[in-house]
Amino acid sequence: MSGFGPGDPFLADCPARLAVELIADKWTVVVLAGLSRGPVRHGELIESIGGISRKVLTQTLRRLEAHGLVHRHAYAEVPPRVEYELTPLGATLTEPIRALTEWAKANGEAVLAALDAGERAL
Amino acid sequence: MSGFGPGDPFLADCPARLAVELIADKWTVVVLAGLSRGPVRHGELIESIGGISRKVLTQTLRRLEAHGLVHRHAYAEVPPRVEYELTPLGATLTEPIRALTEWAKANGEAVLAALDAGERAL
DNA sequence: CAGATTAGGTTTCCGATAGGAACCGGCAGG
DNA sequence: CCTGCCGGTTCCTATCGGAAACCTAATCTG
Repeated sequence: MSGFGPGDPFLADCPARLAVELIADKWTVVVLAGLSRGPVRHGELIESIGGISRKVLTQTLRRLEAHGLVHRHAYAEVPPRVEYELTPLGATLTEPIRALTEWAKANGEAVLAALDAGERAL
Repeated sequence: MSGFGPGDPFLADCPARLAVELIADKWTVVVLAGLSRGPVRHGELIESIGGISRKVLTQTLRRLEAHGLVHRHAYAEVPPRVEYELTPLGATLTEPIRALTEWAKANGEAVLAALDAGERAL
């Protein structure tokens, strides 16, 4: 029943907590998933993700860049072309994100079903 | 280099996306980690997590309850006693969260180092 | 018997953040 | 000349998170 090792790793003040808070927002995980297959352009991310605004995507990518997870390469062309790519550090996140993705694929329906059931009960 | 299977699971409109957005907020992952070892009281979570307000903890737990991941048991006592516990569905999340936790433990320092380096460069 | 204590929750207020939409820059093509 | 292109920024509003006070009701304390 104990999911984690002794001394529960991030129920305290530690780098792990900061790292979790870094990626635990509405879009970061999805953006990282979008980057996991190689360099992608800003517009491609907007399209493939669907629902994210340009502003928020830029913010998210800049934050990931500042934390060393993403590399930004802007070509000096017109119209502009900007490609984003996972750094080696960012690539290490692909595995945990895949675990999350697979959970979501397996249980997404069950979560929605529970939500519906709860709402009917009100 | 391709982290995910063909047809990138949640870069579209699907239950997986909803499931990810359900848990991808500032506190949900941490709260779930706090619940992963068995029934816990509201106050215990406040203490062990550290930094979360009562209001937000309540909101988070209620949302998880509505989605079928957490079960809430309120004892009719005074002073009140309320225990929260993962449902079987919620327990399936323990594994992906552990993967995330272990990534954070392993790479939290590196992320902070990159952040410092970036800020010095400005 | 009056008043403090307890634990979970709610309310109020304020600052931070997200989202939509419109706009910018600067060159290519109609 | 004017429009489209792409990434980014700005403006405004709606929502969210956080701090602190308040609520309930039985039990403890003086």
